[in-house]
Amino acid sequence: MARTPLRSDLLEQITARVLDGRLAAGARVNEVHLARELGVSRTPLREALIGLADRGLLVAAPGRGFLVPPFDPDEARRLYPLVAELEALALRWTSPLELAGLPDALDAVADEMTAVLARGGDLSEVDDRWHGLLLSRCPNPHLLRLIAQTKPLLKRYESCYFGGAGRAGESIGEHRRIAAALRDGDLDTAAAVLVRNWVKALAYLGKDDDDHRAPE
Amino acid sequence: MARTPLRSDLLEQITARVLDGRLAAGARVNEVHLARELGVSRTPLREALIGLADRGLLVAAPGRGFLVPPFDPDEARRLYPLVAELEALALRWTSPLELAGLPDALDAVADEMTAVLARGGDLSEVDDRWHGLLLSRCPNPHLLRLIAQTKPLLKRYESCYFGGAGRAGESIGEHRRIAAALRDGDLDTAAAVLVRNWVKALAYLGKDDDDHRAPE
DNA sequence: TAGCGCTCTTCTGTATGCAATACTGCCGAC
DNA sequence: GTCGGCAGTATTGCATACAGAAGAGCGCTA
Repeated sequence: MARTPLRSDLLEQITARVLDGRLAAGARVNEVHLARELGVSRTPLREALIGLADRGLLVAAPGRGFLVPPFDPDEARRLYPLVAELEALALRWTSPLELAGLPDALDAVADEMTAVLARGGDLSEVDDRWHGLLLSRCPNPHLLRLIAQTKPLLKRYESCYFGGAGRAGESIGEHRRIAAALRDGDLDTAAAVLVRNWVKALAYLGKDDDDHRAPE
Repeated sequence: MARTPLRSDLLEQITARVLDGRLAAGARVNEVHLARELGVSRTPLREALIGLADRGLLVAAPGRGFLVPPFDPDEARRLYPLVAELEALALRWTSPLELAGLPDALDAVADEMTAVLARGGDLSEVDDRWHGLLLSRCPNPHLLRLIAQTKPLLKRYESCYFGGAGRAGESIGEHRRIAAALRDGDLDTAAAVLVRNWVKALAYLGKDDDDHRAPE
């Protein structure tokens, strides 16, 4: 037996397919085809699909299986503030002592972001690492779980955000300001900038609203 | 085919068993026995178990199946503020106009609570209805989903809370104050009392900490 | 020609089967 | 007496099989 259940791998793989559009928004998921394509049986595949439906990345339609929810600007408008508040909460619940040890590492990741941006790479992964590091000392595992489960939903809408290089540079600056605030022990400012970072990201989203409808 | 999948029913039934202790804290879940007991096959049962593991009400131990997480005072201390903040957030995101229509209905449910308390019944269900009603106008379905998924975790610790009749009466009073604040359009007070309501509930939890270790 | 119903196919939801791992109890060695 | 190894059982994780519902295509009727 594998020590990592198949359903976990599948969950990641299917998440990736939803995010990059290989599973198109609004489309139904064909379990037999997908299972064959992934080289597994329907059982662990369905287990993964159910997990994704619990997180909201898929919708379960009784008798009709699972389908990828269509893009909905309203949903994005609600997800960004939600993640913003959740992360701010996690930040406020982290001990200042723990936070004091983070800024250097955070800035190191921010340097990476600058480098990646310069060579036109994909910022998403580095950005994730930065936020993951920021919240890594939060003592509330349930809150972290909620954040981890919600972020993929947001990622569906994120692609076009990181497309705008101007906003990306601005965002990196905000990241550095958060680290600076933590250095000063100014948790309120850090949390405020964090929330603003997410909300601004949302503001940049509306412009090219149709880009992510045909990502492939 | 049933239009309501078996896994949904099973999820509720198993949740009930975890909450009332028929599935004891710390114990492993035997899929064959449980499936036989519930009169279903292992497939939909496992689907339900996976859903519960996603919500944190069970833990998946690779190769060893699922087990009911042991009670942990720290977990309770973190769950109550979490639900408090989530509900407060949902309240703040509900339009004041919508909220203005709620107080009468809320007080009606509070009356029920008083009645149930008087005859020594179970307040938990009525309390759920009250909170459900309070958040029913929140336009953020994802936030509501997170709340719905988190509350059962808290319910495991809640049994002894509602045991204290004194605190129960106090709690009902707080519920009425929230409704009153909504009537005045004072959202901040409503949210603040709501948070305090949850936090106080937690404070009353520590006393008889071992009651729920042997609920049967 | 448009709408309705029927049939056939496709697919989901559930049940069962199988292989490999994890646990239990016992025996032997130190 | 206790610890380590071993055999047998129990149990999980995955694969396959089956029944019934949803959907597609066609012909029939008006």
